[in-house]
Amino acid sequence: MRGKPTLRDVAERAGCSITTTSNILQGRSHLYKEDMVQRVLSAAHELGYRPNSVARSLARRRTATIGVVLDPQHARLTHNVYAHDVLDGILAFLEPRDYDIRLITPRTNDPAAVWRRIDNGSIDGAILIAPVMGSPLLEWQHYSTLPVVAVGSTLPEEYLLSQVDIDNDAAMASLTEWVIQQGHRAIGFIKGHPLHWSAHQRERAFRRVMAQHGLPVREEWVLQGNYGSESGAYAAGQLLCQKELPTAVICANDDMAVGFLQKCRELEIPVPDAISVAGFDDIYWARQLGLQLTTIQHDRYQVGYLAAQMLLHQIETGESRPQRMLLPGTLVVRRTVALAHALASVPISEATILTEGGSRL
Amino acid sequence: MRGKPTLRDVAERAGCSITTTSNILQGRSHLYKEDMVQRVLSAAHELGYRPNSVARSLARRRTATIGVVLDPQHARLTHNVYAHDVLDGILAFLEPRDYDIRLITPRTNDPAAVWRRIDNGSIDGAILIAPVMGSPLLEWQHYSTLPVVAVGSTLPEEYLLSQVDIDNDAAMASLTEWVIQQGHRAIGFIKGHPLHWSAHQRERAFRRVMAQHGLPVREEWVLQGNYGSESGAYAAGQLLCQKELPTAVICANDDMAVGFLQKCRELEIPVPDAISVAGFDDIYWARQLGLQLTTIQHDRYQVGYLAAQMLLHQIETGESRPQRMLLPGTLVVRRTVALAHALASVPISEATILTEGGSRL
DNA sequence: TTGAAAGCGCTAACAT
DNA sequence: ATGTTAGCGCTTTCAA
Repeated sequence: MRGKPTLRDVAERAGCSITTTSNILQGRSHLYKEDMVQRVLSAAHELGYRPNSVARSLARRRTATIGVVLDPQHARLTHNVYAHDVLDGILAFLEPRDYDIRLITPRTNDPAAVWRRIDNGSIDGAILIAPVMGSPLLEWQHYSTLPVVAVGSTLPEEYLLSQVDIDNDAAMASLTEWVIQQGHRAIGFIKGHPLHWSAHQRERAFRRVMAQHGLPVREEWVLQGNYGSESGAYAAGQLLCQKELPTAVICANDDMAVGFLQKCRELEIPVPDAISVAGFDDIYWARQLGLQLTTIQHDRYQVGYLAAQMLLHQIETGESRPQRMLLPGTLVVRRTVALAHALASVPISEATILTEGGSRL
Repeated sequence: MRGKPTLRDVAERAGCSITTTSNILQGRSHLYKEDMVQRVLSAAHELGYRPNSVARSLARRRTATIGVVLDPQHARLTHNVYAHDVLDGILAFLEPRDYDIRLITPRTNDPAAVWRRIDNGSIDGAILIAPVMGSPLLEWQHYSTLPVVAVGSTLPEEYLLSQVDIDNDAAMASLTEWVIQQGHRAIGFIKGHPLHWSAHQRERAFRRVMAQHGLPVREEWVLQGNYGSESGAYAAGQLLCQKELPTAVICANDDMAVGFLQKCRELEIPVPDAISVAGFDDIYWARQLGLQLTTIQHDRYQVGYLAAQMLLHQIETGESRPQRMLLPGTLVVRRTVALAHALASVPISEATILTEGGSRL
């Protein structure tokens, strides 16, 4: 016996067949006499035997591995705060169930190449992290029969993909409601990355609520961002030099809100005294830096956790109808949104509101 | 043929042997007649054949997968900024070489369980992300013969592990030199997490340079932190209520420096006018928030990239002597460290210094 | 209570 | 230029 010990080595040492060894090592020891069980167990222990998972996967036709696929668009994890939290949730669910994770980051748009990396027998299912519009990953059903769950992108039904995401629409609606309720009538908006579904959903909710309140959306106050904080700063630059200014600005995410605030500070425009600013996501660093940003908090960890759970359910039951699960966001009122002159008498929507400190409104 | 097409299905359709099919599909088509090659290629294409990587791994005895192992201590990726950058570098190197990544997060300290997850034939080698003191991973050589590279922890030689890390000692030394050169004599220090090697190395360098300049280190100004920003804020609270204060404080990382600055703002202690603060790491969010933190910048992406390269080299050549690679850090002078009363005439060390904007001093 | 045998899908000597 | 054959290490009927 050279190299790593195999099942056969253990069997030889225990003086029994490979089948017996395999069965006992898999926990089916009730089939065997105590003596046999002991011999096998100690032989395995003495040799330091560890089952080869590749061989096992081949024989069992399942790998106990799930793929986490990052869209080529944001394959760089670094600035993708979203992915970290989700990944943590996924890991938390999978680890105790003895599933492993394979990180897959296709850097090409060639479907053949993409799918030979993904659906090649090495995973039992996949979680797609925030696939963007036009992503080859959205054609999943066309190329693969593997179970799959998309997170971070609420996709149109026709993609037939299972999804877990936060309810961007409801959350942005409640944020907008709140801002309006603070008396703001002139409200600007910084849009997210145009290839992200969430960017459109958040913008749409903003516009809808504005319309519901009979408030006009002035297009010169709606600026394009890309979810990066630099783009928030840039948009602030564009906005704040206009002759007429809104009294409040909603940014489609916190990153951009941070950039916006930063620019305000540079320009010495006090927030919220001169202008109110709201974000969306409640990112760690904005909290950490004491920005006191009014925003929407949502549980990305939970998104990952539930996605993993949904995926494993599909894998284990063979259930394949696409499901969609939307988690609610929570408005967190801090200090970057102030009352405007007159308080409007708009009823607040049904969303939960949290003031910093935990008390419920 | 039911299920996914296999090599055998392709062979049948092309009317040739499995070997021929395998060879051609692996690119050894020069061995065959053009006609044969075409038949195989089109058969494969028509069937939508994709090689099963599990079977391939078993036969080849290599998996083209490397494990990225997160120490149980910081298995939560979320707040581990370090891991993201490194992971990006690893991905960048591996992806074009057709290696995949398996994320492994052992949540137990039981060696048997840990190693049956890691060294079970599913990876060709591993990268350990910042293993902490006492981590079971450090016993690597004792349990596994797989090639391995540790990053983010400069370990004592006796662990016999290949390593890529930044040169904590030199970088902290140059930062300390700089602070002293600004005229500071009374300097405090916020220590990093006691289980991290880097925390000790950074502290040691600080103390050494202080000693070299004949400056006393006052222990009531040396506070324990844990690399988290909250711990920086806490330490600031402890420090700033003392009767005598240092004129400058060096934090063992930026996260803590951010917390420290935050606390200073709360207490309305102006930085750097009342006290100077320096960090270490040059994290994205500190930059993004316009904190103007004087710090050490270093290239974590590059650490990951080089670690992957080193690992692949070991895998491919069988070279197994442990190597250590230390990357230099760069002092970035921003605005949180001001001149103290009298300028000392201390010569600056050989480290590179960068003033914001890119000009070299 | 135990074992023989037939794969899982692919690779790689070694023929021919 | 192409095919035969013997695995890789394990699981799993099925038989004894």
